[in-house]
Amino acid sequence: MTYGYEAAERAGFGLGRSATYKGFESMLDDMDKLVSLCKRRGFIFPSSEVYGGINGFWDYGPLGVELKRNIKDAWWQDVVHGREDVVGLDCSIIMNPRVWEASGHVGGFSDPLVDCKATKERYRADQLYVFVHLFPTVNHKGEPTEAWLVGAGASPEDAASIPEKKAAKLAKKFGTPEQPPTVVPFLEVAESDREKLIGPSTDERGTLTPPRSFNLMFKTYVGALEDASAVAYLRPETAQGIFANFKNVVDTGRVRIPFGIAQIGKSFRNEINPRNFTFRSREFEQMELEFFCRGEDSAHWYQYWRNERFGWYVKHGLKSERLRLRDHGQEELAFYSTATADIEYAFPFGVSELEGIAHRGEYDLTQHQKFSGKDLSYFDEETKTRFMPHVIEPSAGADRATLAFLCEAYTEDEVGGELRTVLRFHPRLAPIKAAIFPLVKKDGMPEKADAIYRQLKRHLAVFYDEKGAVGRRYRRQDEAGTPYCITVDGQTSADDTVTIRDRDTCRQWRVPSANLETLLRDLIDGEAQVPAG
RNA sequence: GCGGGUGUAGCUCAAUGGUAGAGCACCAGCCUUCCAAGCUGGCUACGUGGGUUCGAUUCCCAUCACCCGCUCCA
Repeated sequence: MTYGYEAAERAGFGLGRSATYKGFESMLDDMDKLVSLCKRRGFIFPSSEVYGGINGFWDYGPLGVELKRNIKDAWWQDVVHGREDVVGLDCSIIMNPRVWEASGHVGGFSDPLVDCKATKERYRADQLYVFVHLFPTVNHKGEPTEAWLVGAGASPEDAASIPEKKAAKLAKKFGTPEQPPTVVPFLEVAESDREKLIGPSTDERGTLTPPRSFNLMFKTYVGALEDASAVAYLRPETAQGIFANFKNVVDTGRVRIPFGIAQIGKSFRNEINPRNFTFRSREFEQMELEFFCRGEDSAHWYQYWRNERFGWYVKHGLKSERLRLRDHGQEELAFYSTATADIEYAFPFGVSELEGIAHRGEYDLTQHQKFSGKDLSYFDEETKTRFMPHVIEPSAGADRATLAFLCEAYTEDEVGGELRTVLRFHPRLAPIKAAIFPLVKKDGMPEKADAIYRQLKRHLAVFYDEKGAVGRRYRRQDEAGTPYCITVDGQTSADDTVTIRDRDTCRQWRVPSANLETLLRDLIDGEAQVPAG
């Protein structure tokens, strides 16, 4: 099932009215303009660009770092500080390698793996054998009918039983082969013949993937000796650090189920194929929540977080039809999950995932209990019962969210016959909240503007500019996404009022300079509105 | 990973086998009383490494990076 914004609003996804940003339809149809703007204005640069860059890594410039930080802060405020049932955590990036054995991330690390697309079964490629049967019945080319049946096992003998059963069935239709089947190790099958293969768990052809090494973790060595015992990994997700600390957090006694543990931090995946600007990077930042609850309540909490998280993006400006909430089909689910929903955004390069909300059941804690030998079950003091909590995991990408908010904000319009590029960020996310200008560089205006700037700077991200014509300064702030511009003019010396200009409408009105901080806060929080007319 | 394309100033582009030019942007100054005005001056580039050549930004090879399509995303 897929929801757009209108449907979400009808369903009443708890979208706070005053805080909801009335956004605009993005005008971005390809990424080039955005990449160019990001470079020009200092949002995002290629990493180590002076050396030619490095594939899959990006740097955030002065404006970009503010934008991304605001997004992370908004997430932390709404998921941790603003709630009574979630606590934060900050784990190390490198952990005991056993963590990744328990989580399944190092399973088959050194062996290529083969997946069955139809049944989601996974095999070690070196333990698959192909039994090629030639039946007497000929096809239209006069060739014998073939069946390339795959069995799994440590040796051809171990692997034979399933293919034998299938071959016996086929023999009823096509006749009994005169020759015994030819047996070929899977890894020796030519690529062009793979389409013929019938996997051990299916009767369809071509469902087996090529052998793949899932070596997506960055490997390193702890200590000076680079031997096998010193191998460690950069975490490929922040989630496992939360599970590994579950007992610690519970034992501090400050939490009671249902509760969540949240973490924001860098993760690393050695992606085969980084693509689409910052969307798929090898180093990225995650905003993850693991929410622990009783199994019988887990369906409720899954629905709750699924809706809550969708509403979060809407609240911060992704209100267009480009935002989607999509439930995974049964065949699409990861092996550990009983339900998953993706929050997706229609980027210019395609509809892609911003966040996944997964019902992980008791898989993770059970795994870590098994591998660590420590009891990770939860004892409920009220009911005097002990049980393994179930986990709902909303897992968001900070860089992906940043990119989506950038895409959504990008707008071109016409002001006074001139083309204008403007980033219409939600004021809460805008890197700079307000810019302060003297109308002209004389008559004491710079001094007054500078005094206002210094006052506001103590609590808000503000910017001072006195260069060139004021119109140019407005446009420059439009491109940076600054929602408000404050201008000291000739009237200021008479009555101590200044003008404040709204980015989206270019509308201006006069306000007393003494109230600016309160006014800006109210405007950002949606407590005050830009006057009509 | 496969196929195709691109790589010249901060950005968008141009020209050229004899070391490059524009517009915008940026910086300084003058001017300027509300939406990229004007004047003067200034800074800044041939992705990297080889090869061919008297000489390469230009031709060839490799490499790196980015874009598009497929693939992949445990």
